[in-house]
Amino acid sequence: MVTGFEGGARVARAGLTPDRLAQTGAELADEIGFEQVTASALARHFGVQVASLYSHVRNTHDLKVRIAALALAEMADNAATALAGRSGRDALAALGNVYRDYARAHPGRYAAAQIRLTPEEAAATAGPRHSEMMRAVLRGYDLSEEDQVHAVRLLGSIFHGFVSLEQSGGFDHSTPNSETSWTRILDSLDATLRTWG
Amino acid sequence: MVTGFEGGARVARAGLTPDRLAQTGAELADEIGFEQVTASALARHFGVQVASLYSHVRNTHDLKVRIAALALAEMADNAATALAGRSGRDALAALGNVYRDYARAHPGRYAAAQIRLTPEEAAATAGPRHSEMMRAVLRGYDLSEEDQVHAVRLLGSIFHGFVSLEQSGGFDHSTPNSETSWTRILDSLDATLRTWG
DNA sequence: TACGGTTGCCTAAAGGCTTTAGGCAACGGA
DNA sequence: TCCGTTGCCTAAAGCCTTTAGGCAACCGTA
Repeated sequence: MVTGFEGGARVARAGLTPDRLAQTGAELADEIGFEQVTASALARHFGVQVASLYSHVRNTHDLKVRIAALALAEMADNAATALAGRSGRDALAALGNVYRDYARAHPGRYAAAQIRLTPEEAAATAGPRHSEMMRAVLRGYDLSEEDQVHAVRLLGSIFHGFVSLEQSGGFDHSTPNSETSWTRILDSLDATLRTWG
Repeated sequence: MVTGFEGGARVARAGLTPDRLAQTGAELADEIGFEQVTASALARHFGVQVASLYSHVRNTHDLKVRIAALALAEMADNAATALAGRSGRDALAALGNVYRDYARAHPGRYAAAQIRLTPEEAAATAGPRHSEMMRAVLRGYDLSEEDQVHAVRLLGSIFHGFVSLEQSGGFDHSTPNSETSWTRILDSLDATLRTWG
């Protein structure tokens, strides 16, 4: 829950910083949807004038990029924790579940993580850590250097594709439930990677 | 290319209809990006006042849904053509290529097709045709009724996931190129489906 | 403790987008 | 030719973004 006037009396300084804007923006995104996170909405929640935000972020795109970076970093942290001590199918499922669980717990942040970043912006985020994590999972399978690239792309496609289709309600009105499909898909992905050569 | 003043002299009626708005909106989306397709931009291209559009669409969301429906219908038509006379891996690749090619030729329309629709909106579009097409592809493989559901979800996830990651530039700065991965992924998907049981 | 520079949030203002209400004129059928 | 309908218009209100400039709170220093 995002509470307004976090700093106390409204005459005192609100204590805005780029990071606090991103953090509160992320919470707001989960509550009202990433699209609805505007400078106006954010200022309202801090109890400050809209123009004040522009001392801390360049513009609304800058704000959105910061929220995306925050989400990517959180997911990477979760992934690092989840992968510790796991390998093979176990690691595969753990990594996939990180994205899937994060999207369900933080739909607004997950949506933020999908915005298109420039190569420079992307390099400054946790994006590279995600690639490393996928490669770490693939170490449990016997793949050539080139096959690892293809496999990283396959993993990325399936994880991102499944989560975003599930998120958009595409799997809702049919049986069996998406949980079953998810397990089934992880199984077949594991089998594919074991016999990739 | 979207040309303004399509109806001739500006005093004459522009001949707006919901369909023409969606069509021109789709072209505009490919040129300037789906996010930038606003009632204002559209009115500018028709050489009419913004308020005039509201006689034909309820609001901007309605406009966007119509553009999405147009894109989904075009993709479904392309898929129907591409699948004619094909089966097995051939049909699988043909269907995947429909989405991939469409996203490259019409990035704005493809983005439009990703917006979240309510179940009623979705049912009124070509969405169901896409499911049918995937099931048609799967007829070339020996799957139980339930496995077909999982397989449709796997296909959807991979196609949508790969295309949208490729679209967002995620595969750019690494070798080998994404084309190679695409072929490789279609191969492994084909193998997975053949031995699904 | 008093001072002065820096920083943070303010007011003001311009410009763009969305949506509603009401009006006039062009169009098409009788 | 006339008249009802339809289509695009003007007007207006409300919200959002962004820039410019100002005052006061804050912090380090003397």
